[in-house]
Amino acid sequence: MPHTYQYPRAALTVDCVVFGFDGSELQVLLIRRALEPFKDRWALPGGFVRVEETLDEAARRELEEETGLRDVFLEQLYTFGTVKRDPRERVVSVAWFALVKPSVVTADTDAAEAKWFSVNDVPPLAFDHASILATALTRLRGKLTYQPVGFELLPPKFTLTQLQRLYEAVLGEELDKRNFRKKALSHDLLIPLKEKHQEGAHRPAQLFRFDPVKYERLKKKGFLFEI
Amino acid sequence: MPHTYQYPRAALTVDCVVFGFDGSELQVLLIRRALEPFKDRWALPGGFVRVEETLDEAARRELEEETGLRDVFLEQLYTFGTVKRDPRERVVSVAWFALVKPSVVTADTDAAEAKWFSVNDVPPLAFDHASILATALTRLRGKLTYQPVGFELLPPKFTLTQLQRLYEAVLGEELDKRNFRKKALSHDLLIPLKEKHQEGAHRPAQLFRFDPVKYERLKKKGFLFEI
DNA sequence: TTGATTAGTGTTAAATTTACACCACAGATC
DNA sequence: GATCTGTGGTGTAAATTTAACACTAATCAA
Repeated sequence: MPHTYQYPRAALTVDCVVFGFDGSELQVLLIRRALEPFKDRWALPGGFVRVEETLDEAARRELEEETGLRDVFLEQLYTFGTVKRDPRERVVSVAWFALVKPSVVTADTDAAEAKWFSVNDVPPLAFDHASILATALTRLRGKLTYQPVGFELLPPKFTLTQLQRLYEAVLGEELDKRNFRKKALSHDLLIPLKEKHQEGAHRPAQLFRFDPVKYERLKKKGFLFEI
Repeated sequence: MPHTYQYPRAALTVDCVVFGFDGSELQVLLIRRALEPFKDRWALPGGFVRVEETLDEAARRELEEETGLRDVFLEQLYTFGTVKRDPRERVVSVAWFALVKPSVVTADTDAAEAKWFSVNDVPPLAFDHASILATALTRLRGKLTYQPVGFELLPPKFTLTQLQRLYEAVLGEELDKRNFRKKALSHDLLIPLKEKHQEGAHRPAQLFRFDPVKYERLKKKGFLFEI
């Protein structure tokens, strides 16, 4: 059923930059395009916005359709609107960035043509997706130092070393262990568990979870989580 | 000439939150709507994106058409896409925020139905523009503390007291004069002029301009300007 | 000359940040 | 069971940054 307007209209899409963390490197989830243009190239998951859904609904729907991921941390990134960014016609894309935990990382995604790449080693991307990814990386780095978004990338139970590795992977620099632990604990956001994490022939590590009440409160009212 | 598509498409608009500073209060530029919906209500300047122009071109064009302003500092803010935000049909709006200097503030704008309002005293706004304005204010406050965007709101020559008043107006809190001056000068971005600013029956104030070279360099590479 | 008003300036204490090295505990190996 | 290997876990001192605070200077008006 065709739809007619007085003036030409841009098509509206969403694209999602999905970050994950494998314990040592920051990763991004890409899908292989099945159709032209850029057939067989890797691209960010995304697609057209339907006229009866909001932008974040569109982002979540596309994410689930193309990667099986749902209930992820999602935040609007930037809207890309150069005229020729899609060779077919004028397409404006609202980009989002998502953070997912390892538990959900391994699920589902093998089925479709979706794959995790280290952000330090991404293949050539379709459209202007390299530029969207770069924007997302900058944003994530900025966010990390003043909001505790890092937890969105970790499993529910984690060690302080895992948390530090994550910060180091995102920021791209080494951090001092003692200072990091002092700061991480000073926010009164980490709850030590009774359990320990045993792995390898060495002292087991204390497991933590983050306090969901304080976490949500902070996430809302604009807070600081400086490392 | 009608345009036909296979699926319905949202209309795409831009809206601009234009901030100014009158020496004591932070102001926002609004226009009175001449047409339905929300006829005679105050609204953010903005309008439809043409299919052959980029988003920031659209924002600059609409800004000039509706307010006479050009060559302003403009930065993308957020894209608003709830389904019913426009009663007529689905409209997605890319919001921008602009900072303008006083020189340009008084020009032109009287002609159209455009008017400056203190951000502390805005009339009821059309559409979801109140929410867009709130988002812009939050962003401006955040930006101010780590980027020297304040200068975009000041005349080319300004006194340290004017700069401080601006920071106080935006942040909504009083700042210590000596500490403020120390920090402002420490960035090596302010150049003292030979001239002084004489106004009223008191000691004249040193005029400064900011160093455009350092300013541009900082503006690009993501810098800190903490107060 | 005095009063009113804004411009301009330094120091000290407190808080924060940075740099830095060793022992603890587990499994593996001999 | 002694020792080795590898990660977990801890405290202190110096340097830097931030915060608090009060008086003199210069101009015009009365």
